[in-house]
Amino acid sequence: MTDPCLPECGVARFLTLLNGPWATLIVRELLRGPHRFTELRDSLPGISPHTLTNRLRQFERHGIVTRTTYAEIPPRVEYELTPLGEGLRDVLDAMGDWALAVPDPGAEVTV
Amino acid sequence: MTDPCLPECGVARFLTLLNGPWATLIVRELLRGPHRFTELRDSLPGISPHTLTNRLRQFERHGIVTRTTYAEIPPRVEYELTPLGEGLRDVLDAMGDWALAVPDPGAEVTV
DNA sequence: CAGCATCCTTCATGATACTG
DNA sequence: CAGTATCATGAAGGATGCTG
Repeated sequence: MTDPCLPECGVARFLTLLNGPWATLIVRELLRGPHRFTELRDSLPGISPHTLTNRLRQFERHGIVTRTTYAEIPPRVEYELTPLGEGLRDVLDAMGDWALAVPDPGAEVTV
Repeated sequence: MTDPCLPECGVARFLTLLNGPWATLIVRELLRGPHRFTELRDSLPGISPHTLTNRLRQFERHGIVTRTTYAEIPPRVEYELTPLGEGLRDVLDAMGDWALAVPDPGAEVTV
């Protein structure tokens, strides 16, 4: 894709920052509060540390998430949404509301 | 990704149905009204007919879009959102609202 | 605990050419 | 006009193993 971002299209910007299947799910988990790396990994069944790291780094770069390191033994790192990241709650809520109207994938209508 | 869909997670369902960079942008265009194939292609700079076809077919299968063929010469086909697809307007609006708060990617804060 | 390094797979997409 | 067919690419993701 060369440049799908039509000038006045905020949707495209959202898609650029929350790309990939996991991005939005990570944000969803962080909306419940700050998480340590392992907590996030355990809350997202199937995600690999590789992917989790990549997504979190991208979120940091985009100012959606803050990363706080505590110099302890064992080391502790906490990820937390910035105010900007918190603003995603409305979007995620809208997704959830919409999904309620979606018929179950396997459900067939009895004609 | 094996199964990112946590049981009560409508967000995951949304992501499954609107996957890929183009999906949401196509819906965004259809929210403006019914479109012919060529109209959609021209409204989405950079999209290939291959991709456009694939996305539209998937939307059809998921009940988000209807495809209507008119037996004319030259042939005419119109794509239109179903009520379910129309329901995505709220989600897209939320994305757009959020994006307004995102600092411009290249913009540096003058300290 | 919180990652990083490396290699490999999958999938949406792109490019190009062709048809009813 | 509205696609389909074929081949190729690139980025997200997965698997495994290792480190400060």
